[in-house]
Amino acid sequence: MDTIQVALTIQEAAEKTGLTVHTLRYYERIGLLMPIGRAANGHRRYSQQDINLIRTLNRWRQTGMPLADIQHYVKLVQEGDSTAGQRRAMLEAHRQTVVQQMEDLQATLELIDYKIQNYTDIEQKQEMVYA
Amino acid sequence: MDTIQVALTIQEAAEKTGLTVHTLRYYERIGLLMPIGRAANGHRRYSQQDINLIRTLNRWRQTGMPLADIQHYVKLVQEGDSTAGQRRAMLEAHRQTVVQQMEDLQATLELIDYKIQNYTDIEQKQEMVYA
DNA sequence: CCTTGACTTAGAGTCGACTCTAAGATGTAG
DNA sequence: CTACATCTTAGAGTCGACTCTAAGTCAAGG
Repeated sequence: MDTIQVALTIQEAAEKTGLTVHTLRYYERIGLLMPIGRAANGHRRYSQQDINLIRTLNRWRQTGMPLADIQHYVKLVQEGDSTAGQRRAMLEAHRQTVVQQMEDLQATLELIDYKIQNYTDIEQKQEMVYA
Repeated sequence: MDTIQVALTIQEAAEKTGLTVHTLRYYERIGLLMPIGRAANGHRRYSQQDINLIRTLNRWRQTGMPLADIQHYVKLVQEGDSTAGQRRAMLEAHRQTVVQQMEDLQATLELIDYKIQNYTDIEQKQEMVYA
C-alpha cells in the first residue's frame, strides 16, 4: 500500500485543526510542535502526523492543561520510548484533573438546574432566594 | 428566631470563599459584589448573603463564565424581580455551555484512557502510535 | 515586468484575570 | 505613647495565551 504523503500549508493546517495560522506559528516558536517540515522555499508543510498531534494537543488544552505541560509532554514524545513511563504518569495525573473538572461541572449543573427551577416557581408566585 | 448578623472582615471573607483579599477588592472595583457594607472606620464587612453570592459566582467562574457575564448577572440580580426572565435565560445559556464542556471532558477522558491503555500494551511489547 | 497573494521572521500589542505595591488611616497591646 | 497588625485606596505589574504588525521573500497570472 502506498500512502500518499499529504503536506498541508499552514493555511490548510489551520483549517484542519481549528487554530489560526498565528497560533500555529506561535506554538512552534515556543517549542511546541517541533520540528515542522519545510518546503524548498522555507514554507511550513504539515504532515498528517503533525495534524494528529495538534488535534491531540487541542484536547489537552481544552481541558485546562497549561501550554508548559503540553510542551513537556511533546518533548517526552520526541525523546522516544524511554520516556513512556513519564508520559503515562502525566496522562494519569491529567486524568485526575479531568475527573475533578467533571465533578465540578456536575455540581454546577445541579446548582443551575436548582436556580432555573426557582425561576419557574417564581412564575407561580413564590418568593425567590437571594441571587 | 433571632439570627445573629455576622459581618466578616475581608480576611475572614477570603478564608470562607477561597479567594484572596486582593481578589475580593478587585471584584468590587470592577463592579461585581456591590455594594459591600462598611464598618464605621471604612473597613469592609461581608454579610452571609455576600458570602453566599460570592460562592455562587465562584461556581460560574470555575465553569468558564467570563467575569463580564457574571457582572451582568449580578447587575440583573440587583435590579430586582423584573429581570428574572433575563437571568433565567443567562442560566439556561450557561447550562448549555456546561453540558458542552462535560461532553468535551468525556471525550478527552476516553482519549486519555485509550492512550494509557496503549502504554500498558507497550509494556507487553507492542508498537505505539505516534504521540 | 509588475502586481497580487501566501508565505516568512522578529517583535510588539492585547486581553482577561488577577496580584502586588505604596502611602496612609485606624485600633489594640504593651 | 508607640509599635504593630489590619485595613484603606489608586495604580502599576504579571502571567498565560494568544493576536497582530511590519518588513521582506517568492511564485504565478495578466
